[in-house]
Amino acid sequence: MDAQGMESPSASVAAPAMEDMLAGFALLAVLTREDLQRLARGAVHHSAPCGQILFRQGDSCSGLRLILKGRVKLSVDTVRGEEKVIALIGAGGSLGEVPLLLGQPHRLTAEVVADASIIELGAQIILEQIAQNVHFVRSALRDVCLRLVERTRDLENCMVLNGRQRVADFLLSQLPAGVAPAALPAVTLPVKNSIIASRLNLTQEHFSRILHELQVAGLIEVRGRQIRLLDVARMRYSPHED
Amino acid sequence: MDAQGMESPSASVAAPAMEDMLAGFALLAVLTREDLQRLARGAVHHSAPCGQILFRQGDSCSGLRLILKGRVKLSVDTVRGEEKVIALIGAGGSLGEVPLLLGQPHRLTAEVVADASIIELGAQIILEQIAQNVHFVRSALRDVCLRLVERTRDLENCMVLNGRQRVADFLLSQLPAGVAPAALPAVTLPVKNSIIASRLNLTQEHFSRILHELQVAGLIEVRGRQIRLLDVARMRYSPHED
DNA sequence: CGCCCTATTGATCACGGTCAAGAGTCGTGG
DNA sequence: CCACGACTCTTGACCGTGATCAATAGGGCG
Repeated sequence: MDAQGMESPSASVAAPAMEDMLAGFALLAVLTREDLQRLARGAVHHSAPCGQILFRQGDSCSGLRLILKGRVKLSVDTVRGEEKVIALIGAGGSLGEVPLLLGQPHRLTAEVVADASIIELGAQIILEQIAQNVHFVRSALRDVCLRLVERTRDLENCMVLNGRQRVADFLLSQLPAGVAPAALPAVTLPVKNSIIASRLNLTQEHFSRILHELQVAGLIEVRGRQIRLLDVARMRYSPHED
Repeated sequence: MDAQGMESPSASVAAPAMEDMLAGFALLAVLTREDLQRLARGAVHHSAPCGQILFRQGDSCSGLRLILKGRVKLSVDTVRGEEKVIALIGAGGSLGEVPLLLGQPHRLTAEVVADASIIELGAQIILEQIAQNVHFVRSALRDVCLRLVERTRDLENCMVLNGRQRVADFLLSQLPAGVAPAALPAVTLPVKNSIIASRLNLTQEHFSRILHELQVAGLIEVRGRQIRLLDVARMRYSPHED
């Protein structure tokens, strides 16, 4: 679906376009036009096919990555060669802030799981902003706080919800923000089921069974990767009977 | 300020002492003497007995709390009136940064679980520092990043480790940083077992059984709340046989 | 000393993992 | 266009970790 012959891997786009793309990220929205120009000058925009590894845990952090399109999986490798998915980052998300800011190696592995379009900003230029630009530091602080809240929510979910509830929560979280409440909302699973299962701390098999259960219970309707939510209220309140 | 007698809940200490205590926290260590003085002027130092609730989830955030002594439990309330412990904060830790910085209500409930000594800094004064003091913002950024790393580690542990491994990991994490490797290290469980169990996402019963197992396996020796680690290497590598 | 709170121990059960086999699904090439 | 192979997804049978319920044993403290 992508692979439209676009610019070569690291071709720069027109500078103004790059600036606008950068400004679209909340993290950078506070920057002045000049700062954006400076960043744009050092930015590299490239497309990354599904399967590409952006970095592995242990790698040193080369800079900040902004996701324009596609999906990136953040995971840890377990003892037995398996991996657990910690987060899925989509368009609008970014990678590498924390290792960059702490000057530490990456703790997670990032792999593209849906053909992506990514902007890379070198570490140097970001660290300069940190050193010089209060607005940027405040923006980064806010960004990391939001991420911490998110991560804490994941931990809570993992601890207090059972599989069915985690799946229901995930499906609801995939709903676009403000949709018509009347129409039957539908979500599209962003990547293959085994990845979503791991992200929800489930096996592929169990995830499949839960989807089936929800279907039997009349809560969802599955058609391929498309899922229609038939009863959002019931799903939100109590996806299981007891 | 100070010397104003002994007020009950909020006896102030001598101002210089307060400044020094504040400077002891990494978050505030970057502040100038003047800024510290300003903070100290608005700071309230009080002792909180075991059982006291500092705030509940949903409460608006009144400011930053610094823990000098004791232990505070951060938890979420579940549907059935139970609670899950998300973190245990000890001396040197702080509470409330994130809700304060985001201007949101608390998402967690904080309860003192070991008689504590706490400094409270009003929201206003911290937000002023955020607005004015680059060093403070950078320091806060670093602080939140570290917390995010910590939280991510907890999530990983919860996902990839089984109960025995989580207990072993916890015991090892309680070891003081750089101790003599020769001497048999010992840790003291900071609070009652049911709280630690919840923090490790285990039931009290299961936690008790795991402790017993580790004892039988010759890995630890339990005497009341004191636990001696008899074989750190084996515990670190593989607390279970397989 | 007796009471209350905490920690243990036992028995049973369910959620979810593992292993194994079958059913789609899709891309590639003959 | 169909056939093949490689994945991904589903379904089934079984098992283990850890939760639940219940009863007992410690342990501090008024």
